[in-house]
Amino acid sequence: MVETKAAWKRIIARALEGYAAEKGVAAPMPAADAIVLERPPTSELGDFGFPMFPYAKLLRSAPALVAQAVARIVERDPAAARLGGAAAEGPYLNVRLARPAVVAEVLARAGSPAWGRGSALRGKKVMVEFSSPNTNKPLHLGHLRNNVLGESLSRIMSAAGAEVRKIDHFNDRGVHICKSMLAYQAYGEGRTPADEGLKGDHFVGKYYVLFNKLMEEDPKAEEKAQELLVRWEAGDAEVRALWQRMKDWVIGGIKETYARTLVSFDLYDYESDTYQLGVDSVLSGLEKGVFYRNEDGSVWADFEDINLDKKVFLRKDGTSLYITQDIGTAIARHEDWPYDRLIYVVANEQAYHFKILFETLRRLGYAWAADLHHLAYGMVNLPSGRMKTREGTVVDADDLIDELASIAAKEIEAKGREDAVGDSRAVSDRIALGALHYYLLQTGPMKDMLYDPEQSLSFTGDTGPYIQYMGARASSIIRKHLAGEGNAVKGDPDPGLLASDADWELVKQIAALPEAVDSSASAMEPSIMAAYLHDLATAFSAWYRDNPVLNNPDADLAASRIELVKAVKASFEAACALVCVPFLEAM
RNA sequence: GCGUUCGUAGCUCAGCUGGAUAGAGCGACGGACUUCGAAUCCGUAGGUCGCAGGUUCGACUCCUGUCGGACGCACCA
Repeated sequence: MVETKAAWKRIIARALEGYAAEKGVAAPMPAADAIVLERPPTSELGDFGFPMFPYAKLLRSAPALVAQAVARIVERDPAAARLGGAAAEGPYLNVRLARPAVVAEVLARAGSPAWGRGSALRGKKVMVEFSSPNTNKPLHLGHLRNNVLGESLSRIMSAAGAEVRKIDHFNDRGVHICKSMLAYQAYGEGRTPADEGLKGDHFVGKYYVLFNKLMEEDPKAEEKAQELLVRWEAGDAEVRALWQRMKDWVIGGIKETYARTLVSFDLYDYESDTYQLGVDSVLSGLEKGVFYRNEDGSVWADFEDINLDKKVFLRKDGTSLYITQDIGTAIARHEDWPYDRLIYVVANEQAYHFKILFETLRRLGYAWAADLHHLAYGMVNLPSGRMKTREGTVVDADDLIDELASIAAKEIEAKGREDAVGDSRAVSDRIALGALHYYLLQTGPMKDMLYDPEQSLSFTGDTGPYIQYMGARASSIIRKHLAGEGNAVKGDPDPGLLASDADWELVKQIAALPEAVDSSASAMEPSIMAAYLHDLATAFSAWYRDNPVLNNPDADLAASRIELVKAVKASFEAACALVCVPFLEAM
């Protein structure tokens, strides 16, 4: 379809030049790739159209007249005749494609294993950092948005041809980590997650919350946490051992959640290993005049020229800060694996931090600073207000998925689908993930979003389960056909038979997949894939309502439609994978 | 004060590089299961796209201003 569109642009460009020659207009006509192509409001008008407004002035002629002239010239173009036909419609030139050829091509492509791949990022190396949790508590709803954005974006970019490396950066040091350690020392009595029957991350998270109790009982608790941090930094063996043990518990638990939610990484790194990186870069930047030293010894940079404030890069005692570490890791990562782009999936409240970070790297002379990108995403709000750990309104990731899965299980039971579904528990889990991920990716990342538990638990409407249901219906038809049911087994498929408007609409929707992948990857917007899936699902549901497949009296037509359903299924599978919505054969 | 960002139907959100009547879902109302699975489908009602200017043949889309909301501007991460 991409090639077809490009071919039509060339045809239109040629026709415009032809018309210019006829009229004796000397002004240069636009090049083929500058021709604007758009989709008509209704498909009756054509498969795509070209507005003639931009060329009217150049040609000193009314848009409608240009359209008529171009239509006349295109009619004599043999390349155009092969691809379909064009007609003037007011100021627009609308194209109708030659259907049989396109149908045959789309069905063939959708049948190949490479279906669903784009080309926008071919040859690019993209690094994506996401999730990056603290190692003192389990993941919450906000992480789920982060994770699905990062994972989905990685998959989409990979599908668009990029080589993608996914990185998780554990924030495993700092005073907040020491707080959970201190509370564990006070109340833990040496127990392990297994003793309490808890996942490791929930276990440690419990003690992090208990630190509040400790503060009430011990007014020096905050101070003690600081002292613990000092001992940690000094490498105190006892402190390090406890730290390592609790950290392993948390990371073990978090990795379970990753596995359950289809998230994976190519590389894990740890703040405890990297937090001193960047000090040397700052010191050498100091010599180059990128930074300056204050009287007290601290190192600063001034960003007033870009309307930002001054910023500290090294404390007066020479130790590093968050920003210092990020400078170091960005440089180290680029040395290790020279990327064309590094995307940080981090909440939008960090936007200021990343502006400073990128600007600093630019000033340090790294040309690749221009390839760094902060994919900011908004807050997940609850109807009752912003979620905060301290207020206890936080939605735990594991609990949420459990709850969704149990609703799905009840739904399966209520519909009497246990036998048809097979492993009811596994399917419930996959429906839960479909519901959650689709919900989170539907909205563009920048917006704060409202998470309405009731709505996300409802499986009707424009939801993940709706997408999964349509995929399951397509699967069901194919399954029955393979089992020997219906008229199609006796017929021979012929793409030429798929000539109705309904068939055509569905074929076009299938064909749009690679373009959706490319634009989703280029815009770094997984929501484009979610929208594609919704369009595919509604197109398919409208189609199969009116077009019997298995019990079609015409055997050849039935066989041809089976091919179309296969292409639909392949498109669902490919697109669902990109938005982390599990594809289901039955539900 | 400065910076980022959002403001589209009662609610939650789409709207691709500006282009032909602004779209979904939920909710409301009315229909469709002896028909390949009704977690579905069809129809009706509902919007001066926050407001005011500007650019353009054409603006929900770009620019300026303004109002309203969110977030940020630590020797915390």
